[in-house]
Amino acid sequence: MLFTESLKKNHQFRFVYNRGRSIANRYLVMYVVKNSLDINRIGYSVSKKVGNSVVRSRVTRLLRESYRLNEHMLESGFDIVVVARAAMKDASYADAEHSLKHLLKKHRLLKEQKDVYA
RNA sequence: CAAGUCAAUCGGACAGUCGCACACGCAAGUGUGAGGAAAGUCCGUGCUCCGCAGAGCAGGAUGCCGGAUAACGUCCGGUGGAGGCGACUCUAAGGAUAGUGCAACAGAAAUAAACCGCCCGUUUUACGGGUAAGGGUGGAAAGGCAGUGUAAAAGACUACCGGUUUCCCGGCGACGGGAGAUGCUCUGUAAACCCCAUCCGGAGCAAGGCGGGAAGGCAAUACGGGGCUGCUCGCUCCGCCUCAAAGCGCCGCUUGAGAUUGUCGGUGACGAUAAUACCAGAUAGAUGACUGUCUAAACAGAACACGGCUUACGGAUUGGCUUGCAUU
RNA sequence: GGAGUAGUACUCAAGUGGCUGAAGAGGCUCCCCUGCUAAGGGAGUAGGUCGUGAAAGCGGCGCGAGAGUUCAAAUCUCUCCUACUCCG
Repeated sequence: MLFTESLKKNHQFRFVYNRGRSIANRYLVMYVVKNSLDINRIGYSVSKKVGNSVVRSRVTRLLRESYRLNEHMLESGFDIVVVARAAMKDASYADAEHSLKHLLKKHRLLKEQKDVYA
């Protein structure tokens, strides 16, 4: 991770839920709020509705991998919470990455969006 | 070859690129990295705290015999019973003359017998007596069946089967076998209370321990509040509130009733011994993504550890045995 | 991770071995009240599913699921499933 830490505590998550803007698509819900740091902090939330522990663990890894491979084109200084919806349990990596990038773009977190889509 | 039965093993593989956690290392890097059920939390242990793990009552668990084990409700080997042609499988399987309770409906009657029937008698459309062979009810109706016998019947008598019991033999034992005796009036239920035998103190790693700041307010040595504890006894702990949030860091945490390979003992569960290596340890929680090839792939993810049980699971392989058919 | 509680008609629920397919309430239908409705009062029926039948009715299965004990199970025992609560 270049400039990203993870959200750890319950009060941090609740701060993002209360203050952040949310945008959703079929697979994910993304909450974003500005922090006063020069790094990003991201947390993943996968509830029991998505599936058993194997499925939840796989969903978390897919999201983490998608973020890792796309981190170089992101702005910094935000707290992000990504909530997986029930449809994620059948998703592939391509679905996860496409869905995550879609929401990042709608939140205008992509850096210099013109050279991203080359 | 077909059908069946029992047991064991595997639990995607290989290559490349990019990543994650831990250990070692100045660094580059190297090494290791989820399961047969990691699951359910149903049992049993270790470990930690409750003073020592205490006394009594209550409560709970187990329940054919012998063994294995740290222990078990588990496992192994047997016994009895049930099922199957068989290999084999299943079995909460102590006590119902220690006591108490319950047994609806039906039925004449449910632990106690005469409703119908049969036979005899009389004062003959009825009454009295005898009778459990027959009918019917019921889950269960007075050992079964055949004969003798009788007014009609009845273990009243006899043979066979079943039961109970005494002795002998075999076995550590459950129990088995044999010989004899006894005509046998004894319902079911203990996963109803209970009796007998054996065992169980409670809580759980969010156990528990260590470290760390300054300030303010209130109370005062006995009341009170807790803990072991469901009750009694007994023992034992404690100033409270605010900043302060079930907050932070570290330990517990992984070398173990362990693993692999071999030898020996044992029918077996298992035990003994030698050698070898160290083989997950996170703390919002690490094993993933992409590409290619291959018959395409299930159930499912460690959180203190271990022994079992139960439940879920696509498919593949191996071996033993049984029955049937064919061939030699 | 650990400890516990519950599951019965559409909903809330009583029933803890036998005449209980299951009390009761909401709900549903009809009547009264009102100009009409709501509220209120009174009466009543069926209760799920399968089979049969024109219907009434009759029979089987059904108290989260599956086994077991018992003559008999919503009730007792065991194993699973689902939902919920608690932990310093």
